[in-house]
Formats: sequence, structure tokens, C-alpha cells
Amino acid sequence: MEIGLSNSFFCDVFEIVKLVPPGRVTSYGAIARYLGNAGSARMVGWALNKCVNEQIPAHRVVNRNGILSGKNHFNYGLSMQELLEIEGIKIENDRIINFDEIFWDPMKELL
DNA sequence: CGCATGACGTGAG
DNA sequence: GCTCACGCCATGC
Repeated sequence: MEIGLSNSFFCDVFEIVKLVPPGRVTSYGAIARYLGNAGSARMVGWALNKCVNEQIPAHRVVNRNGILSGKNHFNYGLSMQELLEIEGIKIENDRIINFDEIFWDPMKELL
């Protein structure tokens, strides 16, 4: 499995996602901005898609609306919603209820 | 090489 | 507050 792009960005995304505490979630844009790729949030999602490793809690990463946009690609056996609910996150209609409360911003937390 | 698509986000109307 | 349009970078055809 060879990665045809800068491993820095790739690895950084994984690092951030791994650093996300249980019961908390972050957004693609937040990660992208933290990595200096503000506006290129798509690259974050793209990276996660390539990441496909159970070691990466990608279920803690959602879009800015707190919607499980990538639940379709998140086929690890359990649904994205299931995993999030296990961590105590309430979800309804593929959307995080208290998204504002459990939101974890790397810029603010890791700063 | 150009066009369309995608786990997104921001700006304008 | 919501909808439409554009930008972003990489991949696929």
C-alpha cells in the first residue's frame, strides 16, 4: 500500500484523530485548518478513506454540521452511529445531538 | 489533458 | 436561517 502524496499530511491526520479523546468528536475542517490546509478539508476525508485501519477512530470525525457524512464508507463492522453511541454520544438521524458540547478542536485543545 | 466526483467549508444572495 | 455557487486537492475515466 503505497501513498502517493506527502506522508506528513497523511500521518498528521491520523495523529490528530488518534488524539481525539473518547466521547469527543472533531471535524474535517478543524483538522485541515490545524494542519495548515484550511479550505482543503476534503483532503482530510480523503486521507481517512485511505487510512482504513481499525487503529484510527475515524468515527470521531464528522463534518462541520456534526453529521455522519462518512458513515457509508465507515464499514468496519459496526455502524458509525453505533460506535459513537457506545462512547456516550447521542445521535439522531445521522446527526450528533450535542455536537457543540462534545466538539474537540485541535487548534484549541492542542494549542 | 480535460471533465466529473468526493468522508468539506466558506461566502454570497 | 437556508440554498446556491465556488474553491479546495487528488483520483478516476
